[in-house]
Amino acid sequence: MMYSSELLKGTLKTIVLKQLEQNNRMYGYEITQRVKELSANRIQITEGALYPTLHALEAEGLVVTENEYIGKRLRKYYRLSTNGQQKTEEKLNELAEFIATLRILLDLKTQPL
Amino acid sequence: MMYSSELLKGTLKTIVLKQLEQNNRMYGYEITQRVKELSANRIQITEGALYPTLHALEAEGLVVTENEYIGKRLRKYYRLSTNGQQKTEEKLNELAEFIATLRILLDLKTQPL
DNA sequence: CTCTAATGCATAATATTCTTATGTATATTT
DNA sequence: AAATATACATAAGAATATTATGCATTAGAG
Repeated sequence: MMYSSELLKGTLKTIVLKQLEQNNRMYGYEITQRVKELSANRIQITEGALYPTLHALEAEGLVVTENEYIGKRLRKYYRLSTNGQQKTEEKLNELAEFIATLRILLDLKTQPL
Repeated sequence: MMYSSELLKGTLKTIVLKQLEQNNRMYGYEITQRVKELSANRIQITEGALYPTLHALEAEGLVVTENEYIGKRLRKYYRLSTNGQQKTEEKLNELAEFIATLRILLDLKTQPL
């Protein structure tokens, strides 16, 4: 499949990047809760999917981290790097195009906002 | 992730089912060409993805096959079974809902038809 | 007329990415 | 006091795609 190949397999990375774009900095658990809420409980990001994804984003240089202790409990905050901001736009555009293509292929009706 | 889990990973099965719904019967190579055409060359289904998918659909009882020779060359036609027709509707609805959720999560603009 | 590209099927090795399970620990609510 | 929620992390396994390979026929270009 085209579309840079990872599109079909995972929208997770794009979802995470978008959340970071909208919220400046977030920690992992917060992302899972936010996405769950915004999706009306329809998307529950599992920890086994989220943390490896965040680590990958960090390894790619798309996010930077800051550790903070809340009491004795660690929180690891993630924030978009400059590269990450650019990449986020690219991935959003790519996904939007893919969805538009899917709509044609699957003959889906346009959703009213 | 929710949404019956395979949604995020693969829209391929749904795309194939939809094509079969619209065209009564099709053979593998035909599906790849149709999808390529409908997607303006943006989705090129690879053979390594398509054939295992078709075989899986057959094993699940969602499609039935007919072999035909065109000259000396075999064509294997696929057609939706009754179960397949029902499943196609289910998967289309599921994907449409998922896309709607994605639009909210990613703050995508509605596309004009 | 010959060679290349297109048609048509198929499978195996590999990569990616998800789920599920497991582990550890602190904080809050019942 | 016990259960639930918060918060991180990794490993085993499943699912599904890419890439590579294989075989054979047909159409088209040079």
